[in-house]
Amino acid sequence: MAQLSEGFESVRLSAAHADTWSEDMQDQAETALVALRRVLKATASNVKSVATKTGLTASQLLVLQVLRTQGETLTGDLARAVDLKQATISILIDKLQEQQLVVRRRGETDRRRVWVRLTEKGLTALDGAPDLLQDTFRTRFAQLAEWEQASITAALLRVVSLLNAEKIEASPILDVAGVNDPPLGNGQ
Amino acid sequence: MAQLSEGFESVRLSAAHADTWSEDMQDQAETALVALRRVLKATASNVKSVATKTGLTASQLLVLQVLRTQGETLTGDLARAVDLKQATISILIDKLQEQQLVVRRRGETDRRRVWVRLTEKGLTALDGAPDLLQDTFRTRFAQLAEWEQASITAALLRVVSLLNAEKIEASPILDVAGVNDPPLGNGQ
DNA sequence: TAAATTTTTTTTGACTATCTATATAAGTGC
DNA sequence: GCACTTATATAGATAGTCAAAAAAAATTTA
Repeated sequence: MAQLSEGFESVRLSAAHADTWSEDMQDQAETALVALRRVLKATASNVKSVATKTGLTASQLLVLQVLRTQGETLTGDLARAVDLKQATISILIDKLQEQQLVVRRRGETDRRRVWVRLTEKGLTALDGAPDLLQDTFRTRFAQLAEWEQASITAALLRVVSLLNAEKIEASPILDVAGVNDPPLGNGQ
Repeated sequence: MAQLSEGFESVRLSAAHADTWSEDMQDQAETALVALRRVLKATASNVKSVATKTGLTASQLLVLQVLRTQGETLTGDLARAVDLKQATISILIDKLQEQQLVVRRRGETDRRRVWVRLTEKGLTALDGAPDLLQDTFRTRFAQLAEWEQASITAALLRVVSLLNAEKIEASPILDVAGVNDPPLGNGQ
């Protein structure tokens, strides 16, 4: 999939202009955008490398990660969580099921619904796919002075608020849990 | 494509845990990762919306943006810049050329090489694809106090250095220009 | 209860992006 | 000229995605 996830290509090469622009008010914004751009690049290439390393595609990996975080999940909620259509998820789950990384289970009270959950094999596959980027980030972040951690966190949150404007506010991955039926356990 | 370009899915829902974890050293890192995650989500969905808005795919848009930034570029350098194989770029350029958004031109001293550049139509297509995310970012960033701009920029640069570790350091988009032949003008 | 409607998932068919491997063409060194 | 390398293009295969339709079950309405 690999959708590329770039969004800041049109940033001017502020580094090249730095000497002439140094005092320009806009310079700061451009520098920030270039930095953002690099963050994006780093994460995108990280996703790619983890994906090829595990033999999974990025979407598949994404779905597995959501399942690990949320436990058993409805296919529809999965689709929302990773921003794909249900048709796509359905096929994607087929593939994952063929590899026995997940299992489907029909809902009992409502037999239209289909719950998906990780298998042991799926869990180990995920463990075998350490997210290097995330790990290095955590490791290095932990080594910073506390005030710097705080300042970076604050800045990132600020950036989120700058970006979010009208858009987004969906961010379903972080708040899908507990939508309808008991998501964990064997209930419903 | 959709390649989704996420990289931080496995982040725990630190918001949900915040009350119990508040003093935990790791909490800060998790919060930072969640924030990063949201930045990624925002930019990814932005790319998608801009792409569908213009009828171009994300990769195509990306290539056009690189061309706008760098001027005439070799197909191989394009491939490196957007992290696709040459074969893929070749086909991608075919499509863009069909729509008359770019033109190919054979190198004159080295006739193996193929230069690609934006047409007028390509340029207007790009102008018609305003990057809302980037614009809102710039606008809102500009409204911040100067000290805050500085602190955000510094934090972002710090994040880049945290992420970059061994990896990356390629970041070709920002330094491909002027590799071999005169990239601009009609030289060689 | 029967019929119509809605919800949830799957299937189907088409299209596109991407990759690997191979081919073509042009340059370089001997 | 010959082997080798470099730059791009083509071919074939795989996979991801979507829209539309089908299927199955629940809900509403009459």
